[in-house]
Amino acid sequence: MTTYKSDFLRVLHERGFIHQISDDTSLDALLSKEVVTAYIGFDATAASLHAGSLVQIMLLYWFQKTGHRPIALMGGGTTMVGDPSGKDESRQMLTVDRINENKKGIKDVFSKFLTFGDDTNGNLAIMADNADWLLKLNYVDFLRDVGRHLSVNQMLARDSVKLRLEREQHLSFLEFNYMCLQAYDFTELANRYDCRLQMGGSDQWGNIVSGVDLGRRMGTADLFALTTPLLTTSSGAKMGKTADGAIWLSEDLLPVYDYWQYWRNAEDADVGRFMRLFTTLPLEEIARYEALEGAELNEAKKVLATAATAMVHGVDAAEQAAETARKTFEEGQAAETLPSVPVERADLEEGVGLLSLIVRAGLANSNGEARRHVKGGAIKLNDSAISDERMQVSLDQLNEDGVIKLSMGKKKHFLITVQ
RNA sequence: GGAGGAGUGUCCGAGUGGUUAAAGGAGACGGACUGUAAAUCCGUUCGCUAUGCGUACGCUGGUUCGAAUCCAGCCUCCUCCA
Repeated sequence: MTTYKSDFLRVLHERGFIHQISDDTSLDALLSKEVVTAYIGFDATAASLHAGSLVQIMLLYWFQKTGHRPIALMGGGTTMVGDPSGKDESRQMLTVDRINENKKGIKDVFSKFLTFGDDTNGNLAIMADNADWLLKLNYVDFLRDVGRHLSVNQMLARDSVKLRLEREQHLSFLEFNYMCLQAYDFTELANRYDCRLQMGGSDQWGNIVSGVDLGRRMGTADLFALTTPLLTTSSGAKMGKTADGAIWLSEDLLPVYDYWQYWRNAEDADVGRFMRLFTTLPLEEIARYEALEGAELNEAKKVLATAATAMVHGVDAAEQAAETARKTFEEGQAAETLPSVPVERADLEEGVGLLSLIVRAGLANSNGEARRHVKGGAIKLNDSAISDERMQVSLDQLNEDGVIKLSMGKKKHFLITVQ
């Protein structure tokens, strides 16, 4: 089915959000008939969300934008258990305080994209937390009320389980139950908020469909599942992660300038796709940018970066980041809005070791690493390359603006400022 | 409870007594080329007050001139059987 009647599915389809839908004809009919409630679950394992969750956030954004009511579900309960599917060494248990703090940070991110409110009749977004019902579950009651509706036969057939069994890999009871809890979440939200649709990444399909099944057996209204394609960059890297860490959506964890740079450095082949997914630019405009070739695509990348940044940090901050980049890269200036590294005046009078300065700016984790960067010719002070690793940086290096521009490679620039 | 297997640097993975700070690969970072892209090529990839020193191959102890490599005990993980 490629022509949808509902605004929501049409937008999703046009912009490339859809991977699978459980029953798209009925869902489309429902969405064009009434205000629908849908949810997506997010774990509270970190103090913010990162770009890897952005597709899901945009899904909720469009859902509300097209007149429906989104629920952002915090995994307060499931986080207490710890999602084993990553299956590194068992994750350390997060404290309750920590989880609550994380939830606050995550809610801040959502407030940039969604309009929340207590009016349960309109389409104001709702923040829910599965800790509210999961933590007080009684095991035996749960088995009697919910467990009898869960079909092990069906769950064994889910890809996530089936693949493990076929390869004769270990699958713990805990992991198996994760699916059950998520299925239960869906029915709980259906009962509490008349939530009809659960969305998520394609890896969530099995879990979501389990919820749909459970709902049918427990007598809720028909439930629906919708998943997005698994997103990678054209060269196969996961979205939202770099060596320096995740691309956080919170300014406290990642400066706006760096966020802008992440999108500016997108690969050519990703520009159009990212514009459709991560900005709200009109499709015709995107098509025009996408048609650009060669170096001209850089213009499109700037548009992408500014538009995507504006979604999270606001238009003003995004344009400032764009301006900082323009000055730095196109004019070679030391824009005063670059990230700065404050140094005590007294220290500079004595002279500060170049290596320790590099470490202080966060460009290296140790003096040895900083030394290697200098040896490799990566470090510049006020745009002139430095080869002496024992160099002392002092007040003499201040430029006419009273700062020292410290650069590593072509892209990383800092201002050393005097305090 | 029984049998078998495994634990190595950011990750994967080789190494089964001595130039081993540990092959190879991936990733990452830097350089060249470009367009702040991709691809390609080159370099780097434990720490330090550095021709040296300190740490490091699950943990603890032992054998040895010398151990990631041998021995003992322990811990953790996995597979199969009961």
